Amino acid sequence: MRTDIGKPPAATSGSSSGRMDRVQRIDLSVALSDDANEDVQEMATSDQTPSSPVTTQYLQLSSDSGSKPKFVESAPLSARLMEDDSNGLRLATNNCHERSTVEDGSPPPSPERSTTPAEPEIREQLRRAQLEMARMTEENEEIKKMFKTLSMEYHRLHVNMFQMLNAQSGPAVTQASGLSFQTEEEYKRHTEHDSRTAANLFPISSSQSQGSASRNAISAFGDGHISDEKEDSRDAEAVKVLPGVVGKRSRESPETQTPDRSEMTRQRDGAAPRAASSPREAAMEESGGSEHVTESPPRERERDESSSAPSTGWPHNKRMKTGPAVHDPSGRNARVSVRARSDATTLNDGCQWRKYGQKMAKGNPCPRAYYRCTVSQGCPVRKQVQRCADDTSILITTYEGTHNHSLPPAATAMASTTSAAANMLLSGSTSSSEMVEASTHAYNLASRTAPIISASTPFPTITLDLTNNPAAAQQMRMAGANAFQMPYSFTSASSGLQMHPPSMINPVQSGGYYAQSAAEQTTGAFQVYTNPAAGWLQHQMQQQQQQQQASPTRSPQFLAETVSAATAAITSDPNFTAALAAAITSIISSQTNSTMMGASNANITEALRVAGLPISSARKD
DNA sequence: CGTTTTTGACCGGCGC
DNA sequence: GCGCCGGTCAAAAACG
Ligand SMILES: [Zn+2]
Repeated sequence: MRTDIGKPPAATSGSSSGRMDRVQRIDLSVALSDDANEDVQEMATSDQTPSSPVTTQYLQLSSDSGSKPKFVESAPLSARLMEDDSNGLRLATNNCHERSTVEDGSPPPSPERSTTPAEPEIREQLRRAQLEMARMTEENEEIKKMFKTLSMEYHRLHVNMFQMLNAQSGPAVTQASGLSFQTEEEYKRHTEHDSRTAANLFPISSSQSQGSASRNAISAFGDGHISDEKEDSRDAEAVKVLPGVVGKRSRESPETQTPDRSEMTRQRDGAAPRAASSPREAAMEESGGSEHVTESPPRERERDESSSAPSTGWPHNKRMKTGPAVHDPSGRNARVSVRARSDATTLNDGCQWRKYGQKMAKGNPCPRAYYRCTVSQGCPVRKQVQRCADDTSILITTYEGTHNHSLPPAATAMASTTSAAANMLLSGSTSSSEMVEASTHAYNLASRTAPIISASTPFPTITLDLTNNPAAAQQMRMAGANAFQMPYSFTSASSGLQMHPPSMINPVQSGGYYAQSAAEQTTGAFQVYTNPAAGWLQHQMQQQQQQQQASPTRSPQFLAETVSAATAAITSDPNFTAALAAAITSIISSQTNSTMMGASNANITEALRVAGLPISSARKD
């Protein structure tokens, strides 16, 4: 049976066959609407919590400044600068040290009025030029300042982060080293990546497809997605109606069912709390693993021969589990799972996948499908897809590993998102024990209900929840849950959180993360509800949020969360530097070409971007 | 004809 | 050691 899974097996028609995934363009332009902008500001103000050691920074674009700041150092600005855009770049940092130094070296030349009344015209021009120049200079200074501030902040954040981590986990050694290591590698990789992304970004502008606004959002996901849905729709509908049941459609022999059934028959809770698996060590390789990946003989492996050591294709993918305590080079330790609503059999993340297995999961009527990335032959990345038992409309996709190749633009969003999440998790989780405890605690709060996958998760797992969905979310939900319709929240049990000033986070959050982290519990699993990739976000947001139209209040929180999330991500993201640079650059650029997106969007976008959440790259081939 | 999907068989870790 | 289990393989079928 093709997929009794909750979804429409849709038989092979259309969607099932592989390629649907193709690249889709992602559009970020959508991002947030204007209100968002407001929110941001609000948030910024409110957030400023001096008390927290952590500093958060927001990049903000405001229209007040009028001219665009150029990053030019001392270059003489040509007078021609027009104020193309109305966005100014403003940076708010809460609590940094007293100021970032401002040394700019060049004193802002105040606009001096020329005294030569000679030729009025010339004089006028001159005067104007001077004024502009002055202005520019000022701006430049400001920017410089800002930059500096940012840099400092960044530094500080890093430091803080480490401290915290250390404190948390006593022996920070590994971690530190690990991190730095990652940083470098990642840095390199990302640098390219980023630039690439940025490039894609700009061009996007709003144009893109002619689709309606809503469409744009969707595009993020990829048209494919849509199409998929459509295709599946027929089946999907049926399924929806009777999630559990599902007639066996399409081919497939009757017997098949039998075996499966037997397997699944008993779902036992599968709880199997493995108290302490603390595979944390492996942490570092996770991301690093990507590189190692190198790859070897991908395919040919006879299981016979290798028998004992299935090294083969992917470098020992075996699990690390408690046993060997080895970190396996494959980088299979961390997992990132994404929950999203989707009718499609699998969500379209822009990558190409080949299904290599399907199994009935224990506590779930829906089978779990295993996919492997086929973009590159040796790519170690795998993902497993399963529908949530409670709510069949939710698709849980778990990614594992890092791509060893460049990704199509459409896929970058997801990939980087997951990778960022993984990094975060790893870096944070290093201090296993405490984390575990915390999570455990939370667990109670969170309660469960969610059968979700793996009650027994041997690996550290991060869950990004893109559903605003109540049901599942509820379980993990956040205490205060003001019910803001945030489709996602990003909390990380790991490092990030702690850094947030309570005020900023507000009750909701704090409760939130605990709970969440708890949810997956078991070992070191964390749940993060979050928003990942922009494309994604948008897609989801729109899809879901749209209907619920926001309440006025949501914004602040919404943003706060977003930002905090971003912050968290940033903190833990080794590539932050690169990202930061990219972000700044992009901001500036965007201003230069006002073509980009609205300021409001930009903020968030950037924030996310910085955080390592790729916003999306749009583009098409 | 090359890919991808389907699926029962296998494997290795665990708990009992 | 046995059975349960999550994962994987790989032969065969289905697609395009
Ligand atoms: Zn790949």
